[in-house]
Amino acid sequence: MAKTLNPTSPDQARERILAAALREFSAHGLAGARTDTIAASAKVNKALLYYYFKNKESLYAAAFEEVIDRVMQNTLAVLDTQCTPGEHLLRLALNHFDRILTQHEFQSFMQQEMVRFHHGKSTAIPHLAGKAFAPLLKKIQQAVRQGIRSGELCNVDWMQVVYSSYGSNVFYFMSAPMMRLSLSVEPFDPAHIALRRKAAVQFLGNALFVDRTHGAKLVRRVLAAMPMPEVRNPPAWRRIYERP
Amino acid sequence: MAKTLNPTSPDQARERILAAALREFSAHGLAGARTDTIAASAKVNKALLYYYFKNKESLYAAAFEEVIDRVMQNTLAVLDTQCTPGEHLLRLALNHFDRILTQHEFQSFMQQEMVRFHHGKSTAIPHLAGKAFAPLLKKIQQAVRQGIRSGELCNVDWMQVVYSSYGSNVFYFMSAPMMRLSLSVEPFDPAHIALRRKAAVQFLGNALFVDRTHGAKLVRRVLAAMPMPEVRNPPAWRRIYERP
DNA sequence: CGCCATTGATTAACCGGTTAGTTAAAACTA
DNA sequence: TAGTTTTAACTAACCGGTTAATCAATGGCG
Repeated sequence: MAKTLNPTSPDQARERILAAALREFSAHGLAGARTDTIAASAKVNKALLYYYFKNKESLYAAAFEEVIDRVMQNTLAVLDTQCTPGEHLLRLALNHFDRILTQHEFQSFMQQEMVRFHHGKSTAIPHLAGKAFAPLLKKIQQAVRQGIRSGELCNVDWMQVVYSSYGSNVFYFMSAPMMRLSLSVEPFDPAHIALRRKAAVQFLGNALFVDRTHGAKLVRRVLAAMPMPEVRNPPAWRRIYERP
Repeated sequence: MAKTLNPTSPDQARERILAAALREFSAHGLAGARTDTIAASAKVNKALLYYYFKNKESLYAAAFEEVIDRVMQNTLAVLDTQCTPGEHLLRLALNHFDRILTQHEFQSFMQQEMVRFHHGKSTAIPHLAGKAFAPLLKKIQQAVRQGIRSGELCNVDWMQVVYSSYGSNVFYFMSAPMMRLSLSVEPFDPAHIALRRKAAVQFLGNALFVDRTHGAKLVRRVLAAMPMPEVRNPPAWRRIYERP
C-alpha cells in the first residue's frame, strides 16, 4: 500500500478527507454529519471514504485523533513552567480559554463525546478519562493542596476550582450566541474576547488567593507572559455561525 | 377539535404524547429522537402525533414550552426575596444548581437549542434571549453594580459572575460521567451532589465578597434557607445514564 | 526500449434499511 | 348519524454502505 509511505503524495485525497471530516463532524456531530457532504467537501467520491476508512465512525475517530494529541501536548506543557501553585492554576485556566479559541474542534468533539457517552456509545471518553484527564486532575488537586498549605491559596474545594475555571470558559463560548442577542455585544469581536479572557483570570485570581493584591500581581504577570493567540483562519472559526 | 378544552379528558393521549416527547427529545435531541419511539412510549399510534401536532418540530416546541414556563417562573421568584445584592447572587447560583438537578430537561433543551442556533435553526433562542435572559442579566448586572458601590462586593466583572456561577454548574453536570471515570467518585450520589452544591456557593462567595467572613456567613444562611431539593423520580434522572 | 501485468486510487451506480410524514378506513362518542 | 379520535398500512426521501468497473502509475521482462 502506498497509503503511508509515498513521498510523491498521490493521496492528498486522504488528507482532504480528514480535513473535511473534521469540519463536518465538529459542526454537525457524528450522527448529524453527512458522508455525502464530507465527500463533496473533500472533492472526492463517497466510496473513497470507505476505501480509506472502515466506516463513518472510524473516520470520525481518525479525524479527531490528531486534534486530541495536539491539545494534550499543549496542556501538559503548561505544567512544566516553574511557578507557584496559584500561578499554575491561573495558567491552566488561561490556556484552556485559548485552546477553545484556537482549537474549537476539540471543544466541539468533547461536548459531543460527553453526550454520546451518556448513551454508552463513546469509546473515546473512557480512554481520555484515564490517559489524559485523570493525571491532569491529579496535578490540579496537588497544586491546590500545596497552595493552601503554603498559605498562598484560600481553603477552596479543589474540584470547584476545576469546575469554575473550565466551566466558565466552556459556558462563555457555548452561550455566546445567546449573549449576543440578550445584550448588545458582539461576543466574537477580538477586542471583546480579550476583555473576557482577562476577566476570566482576574475572577479566578480573586477567588483563589488569600492575598488578593498578590493574586492580582500574578494575574498581570500571567496575562503578560501568555499573550492572546491569533485566531488562526477566522473563516474556520466563524464557520459555524454562518449559513453554508 | 377537542385538543385544548375538553375537561372530560378523552385526549389524555395528547398529554401522554407530550410527556413521551419530552423524555425522548431531552435524551436524544430533536434530530436524534425517533417519532416511532415517542409514539410507542406514549402507547399511541404514530399517526396520532401528526393528528395533534403539525410535525416533529412542532411537537418538540410544544413539549418544551411548559418546561420553559416553569423554569422562568422559578428563577424570577428568587429575585423577589429581600436581601443584599451579594446574597441575591448566591441565591441565583444555588437556584440554578437546583434547577439542573430537578429540571434536567430544561438544561438539555438549552444546550440543544444553543447548538441548533449555531446552525441558524433555532427560533426558541431569539425568543428566550429577549424575553427571559435579557431581563435576568440586567438584574444581575444591577446587583453586581450595587454590591460594588455599597462596598459589599469586590470590583468584579459582572459578566464573569454570570459565566462563573452558571458555567461551573453546567460544566459539573456535563462532565460528570468523565469525572466518574477519572476520579473514583460517584457524581450522582446524593451525598456527593450535596457536597458539590455547597462547594459551588462557597467558591462563588469566596470570589465575590470583600469581607470573606461576611461572605461565608451569607453562604451559610443561603444554604440553610434553600435546602437541597429531592430529586423527583430518580429513574427519570438516571435514565440518560442507562441503556434502554 | 516497448509491452504487459499488477496494484493502488478513484468513481458511477446502486442497494437496503430507516424514518418523517400521509392516507383512508375503523372505532368511538354524543 | 355526524363528528372526533385512533389505527394499520403505505410512501417518499434520505443516507450509510457496497459493488463492479475504470484510471494511472509501477515494475518486470524480452
